[in-house]
Amino acid sequence: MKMEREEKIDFKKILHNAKLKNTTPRLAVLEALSKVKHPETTQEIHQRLKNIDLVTLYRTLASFEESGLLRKVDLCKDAVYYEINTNHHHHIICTECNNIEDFENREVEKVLEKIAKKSATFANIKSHSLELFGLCKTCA
Amino acid sequence: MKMEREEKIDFKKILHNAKLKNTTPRLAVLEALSKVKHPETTQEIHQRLKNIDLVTLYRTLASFEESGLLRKVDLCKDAVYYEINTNHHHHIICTECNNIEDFENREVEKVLEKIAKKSATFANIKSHSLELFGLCKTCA
DNA sequence: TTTCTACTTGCAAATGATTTGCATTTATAT
DNA sequence: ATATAAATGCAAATCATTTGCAAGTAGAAA
Repeated sequence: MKMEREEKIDFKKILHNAKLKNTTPRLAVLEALSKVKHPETTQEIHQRLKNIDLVTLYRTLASFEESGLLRKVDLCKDAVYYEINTNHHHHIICTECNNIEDFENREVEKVLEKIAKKSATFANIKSHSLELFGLCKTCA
Repeated sequence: MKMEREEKIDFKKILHNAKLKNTTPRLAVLEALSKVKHPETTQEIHQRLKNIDLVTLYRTLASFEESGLLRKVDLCKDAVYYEINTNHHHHIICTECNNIEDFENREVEKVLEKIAKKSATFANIKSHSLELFGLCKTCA
């Protein structure tokens, strides 16, 4: 039996810790993205939170990214995706329906570290992006 | 002693094989991107090939991508990068100076294949994007 | 609790990249 | 040589994102 404890997240404290003022739009965005977990575009978020001014949303997402609450995800879609910046993971994306599956894999990370060390021209590798593309079982 | 045979590439034939008409702008773009090898943005290419109308360049790059001559590269830069679509490889990008190093790695590819097989919701994985970000030795 | 200040919001307008429409030109198959 | 479908190049439209600024608000300090 899995414990459901979603409602316990103290979003106000999260904002406070990030040194961000606790405002209505910020709370709404943070809460919304905490629920969906999957990466979403600015436009998608705006659809769901229509009462937030689009300009404010852009600024909110930018400040959230800067303070590490969100991370940008690059899904080769000519659109910027954001997702809650929790545990490090990657995605498999259906190119037909945009269905997204997350994955974590210790082995990949190890190999990437090795590659980083081998590089002739790079001193330190700080991050990486890794996304797989294909057709989900429904679309295939 | 390494054989230099760059000038032997028959760009006209490449265009012909791709069922694309052999025009001045197309030849120029194909030749330019074959020389640089590194991913470049539309704007960068336009800088170097100023006589080509920007609209034509957009259309050229789009048709080249569609026919597989170029591939899009996602470098988390709010700009679309294109590179010649030859051997499969990935990049290490300096977040300071945009210096780019290519790498190929059999081991990563194997691990990614394994991950693809394990997926519960995906039937076939067709491609992936993998880019490393860090500081090159000059910038570090 | 009130006040002060810096930060945030929301609108209008600017910007910048990319796309579309269309008349003209051009490559290639016949 | 010619016909035709495709490509070009300009102007203008579109779309996402950013900027400027006046008004509102959160949170710290009094």
